[in-house]
Amino acid sequence: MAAIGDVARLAGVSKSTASRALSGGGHVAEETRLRVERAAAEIGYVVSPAAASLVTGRTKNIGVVIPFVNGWFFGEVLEGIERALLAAGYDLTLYNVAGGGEDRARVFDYFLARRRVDAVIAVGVDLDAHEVASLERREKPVLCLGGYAEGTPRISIDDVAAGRLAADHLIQLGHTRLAHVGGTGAARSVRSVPGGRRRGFLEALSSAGLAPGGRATVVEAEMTMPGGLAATLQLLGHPGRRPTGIVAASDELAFGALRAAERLGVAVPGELSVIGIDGHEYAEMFGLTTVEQYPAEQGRIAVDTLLRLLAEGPADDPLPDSGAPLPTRLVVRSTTARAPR
Amino acid sequence: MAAIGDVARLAGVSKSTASRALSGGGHVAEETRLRVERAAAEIGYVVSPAAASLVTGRTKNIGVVIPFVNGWFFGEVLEGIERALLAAGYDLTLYNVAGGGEDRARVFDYFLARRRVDAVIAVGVDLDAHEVASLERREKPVLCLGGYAEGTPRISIDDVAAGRLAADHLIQLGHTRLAHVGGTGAARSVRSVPGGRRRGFLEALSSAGLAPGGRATVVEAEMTMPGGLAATLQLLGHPGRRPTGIVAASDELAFGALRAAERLGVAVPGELSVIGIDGHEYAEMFGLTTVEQYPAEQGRIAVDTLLRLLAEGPADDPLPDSGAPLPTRLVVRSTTARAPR
DNA sequence: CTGAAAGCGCTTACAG
DNA sequence: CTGAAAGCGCTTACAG
Repeated sequence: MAAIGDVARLAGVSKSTASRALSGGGHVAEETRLRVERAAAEIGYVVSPAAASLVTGRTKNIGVVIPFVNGWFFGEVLEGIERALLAAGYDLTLYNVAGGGEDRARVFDYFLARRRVDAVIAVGVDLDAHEVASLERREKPVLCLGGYAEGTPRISIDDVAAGRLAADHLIQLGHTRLAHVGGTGAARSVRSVPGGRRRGFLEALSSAGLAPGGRATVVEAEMTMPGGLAATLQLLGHPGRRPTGIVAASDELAFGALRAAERLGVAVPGELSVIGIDGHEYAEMFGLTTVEQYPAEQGRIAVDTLLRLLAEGPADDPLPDSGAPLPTRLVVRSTTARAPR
Repeated sequence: MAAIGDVARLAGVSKSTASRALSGGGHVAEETRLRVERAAAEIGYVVSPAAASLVTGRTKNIGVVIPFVNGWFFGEVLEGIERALLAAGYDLTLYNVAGGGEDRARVFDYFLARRRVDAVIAVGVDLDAHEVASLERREKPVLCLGGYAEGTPRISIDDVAAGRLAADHLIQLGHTRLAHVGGTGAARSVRSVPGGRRRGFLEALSSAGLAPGGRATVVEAEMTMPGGLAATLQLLGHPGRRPTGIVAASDELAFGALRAAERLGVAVPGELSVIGIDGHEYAEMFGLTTVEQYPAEQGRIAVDTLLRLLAEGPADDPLPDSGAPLPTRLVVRSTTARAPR
């Protein structure tokens, strides 16, 4: 396969000049550059990333750690990241850490520990101290998108605010018997996506003087449509103490809740209002009122931030827009209405 | 960062021996190997893939070309591939070619043309002659999963058989007024997933003596739930000529069809039977009868096949199980029943 | 079983 | 603006 020496020979220059013309920043006469470029095109030369990164120390490759790729949010984020990376000439190497146990350890201790990636984006996973330390030792910047890791920059919507916004919407519609269908683990940690949304829900209730005790029910489910279905079936089981409004921690949970209502013959929004969080692509079809977020855009922002960080080195001002949560928007459709009297 | 020279020094051996102990196949005394391994662990040595692949010519990295990662089938396949690759010590570099235009050309002419991947798995994309040629020139094996590319091995279910199986199920239940909700492009090419399934549907009808002309309706839609909803709404629009059975080219289309029936007050399966193809994770929740396939498993098989191919080189018998379509299974649930009289 | 040496394909100071 | 040379971190014949 063609190497840079072949290009140089064909163009009648040295390898140094060929290299500079093709990629290096050094100055090359316009005419020379053209000659080299033509030679490269002629023999179909493409740089060897291995050789280049061996000397530059840069791989132009970003590792993405993600718990699953199935699931609307994760798929969208991944596509957003991929598009942005490709545009910047970077590769994306994917690491699935659904397993947790040994597989996960292997990703951090072996795959990510080598010099194959310049930096890491962790999507929806919480990294423990050991994992962060391992990456830091290798001088690999880490950016969290929707997950937490001590001491690393983080990009995310304000989950507490999103939960509050959803609950407030129902409260303003006059609902007083509210329930929350949250994601698994919501109770365990406020510093998690389901935990934050649940806390927002509870805060809104307190602010409105609706004691969470007797009047609000909080259940947990896997964040999928079947999860929402099962949990809501449970919730609507006792006709006497039925909530009139449900805040679901995700749109998929909300879809499941809608289906549960249908199955039990509970009219939406006549007898029951349902609101989700996400802005899932199917939300419109279901007529679901929801708090939208924009994961593909979030992925793009994560890439921009990380590449800037990589370019500047560990600057004094590592994250210009750090702290500012990502945008979110309440979209009212037909699953929420005034509380029934 | 620790290099192999450091390990060698600490273990009191040469770099050659250290290399052999850590990765090379050469014989190393058991005691020496232990000493080297301990030294490596002590200073946290991890091999530099760039340096290694520069000399071996192998990257231990596989490129996956995929049109989107959102969508149940694609997500499952990707997870299956990733798990299998990780287990084999390989990296997965992801290339999204949803765009088609310039972005797609860039993936094939630049990203995939470099020596960054050893081979390519194309998931659900058809490669044109130029793209295949470009990969071949770089000596990169290509494996197609659910897509087509001239002259490259292909792994897939038999889409025609799947379509036939689905239709036959309804025919055996006595249905004679059948409709097909297919994926976009089904009419254009039989050598495409939607095209194959549609052809299978039509074949089954012919075999049963149900002329596709007057009695069967065939519509196309984007292969999503909203797509299926819209197409089925259309299909059920004329109460007089309503089909009693719908074969959907995918489960998501079928979910949409179910929703359309619900909206129009058409009882399933009393007045209308619906069958899908896929085995989507939500199929059970919807009670959907479907022809299951197993994309995660397909991803694993793709990896196994490709790695074997890579190990053996372009052998005489490149694909032992080539031609044998991947497994499929009819799962009957509650959306199909005897045709109404 | 082990070591010295060459070389994979680049980029980058260093001179000129 | 251009070239000769060193070197990035490994692996692999080749000897011994």
